[in-house]
Amino acid sequence: MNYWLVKSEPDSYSWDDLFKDKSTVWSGVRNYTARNNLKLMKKGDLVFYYHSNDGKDIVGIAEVSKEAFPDPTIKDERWVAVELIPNVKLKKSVSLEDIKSNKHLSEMELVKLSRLSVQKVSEGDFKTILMLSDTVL
DNA sequence: GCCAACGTTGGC
DNA sequence: GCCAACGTTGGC
Repeated sequence: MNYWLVKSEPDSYSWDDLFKDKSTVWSGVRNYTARNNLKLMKKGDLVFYYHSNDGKDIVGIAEVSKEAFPDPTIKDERWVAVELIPNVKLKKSVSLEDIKSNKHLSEMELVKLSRLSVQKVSEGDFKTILMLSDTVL
């Protein structure tokens, strides 16, 4: 089982939208590093859902329901998409500030590679954030 | 709204 | 293959 983090601007597609839709195709990624992460996602992997710009916090956990397939929004085989479904909304959202001020999380890509939109999360970091969110899976 | 960080593009 | 120019992301 691997853990990930995806970013979305809540103005364009928020956690609540995902929850309402029951599933969504995570398409439109046009960055090779992010694309490579998408390709590594396995069904059942858990994915932190981060709101960039507005909120700047992790609000929920999604789950990979379909592994990488050609991105339906572009006619170019280089790009892929996955399908995500909502798993659980965090009891308490975990803000970027919380993460930055937690010494255990200082190595997170969210802090170090702030522009990467699909990131890998280590198991330790996943558990730490889960704890900060008061959420039990 | 600004700007730093970074990725991509294209001329040479 | 280098690098300048440009575009985008996202925190502040």
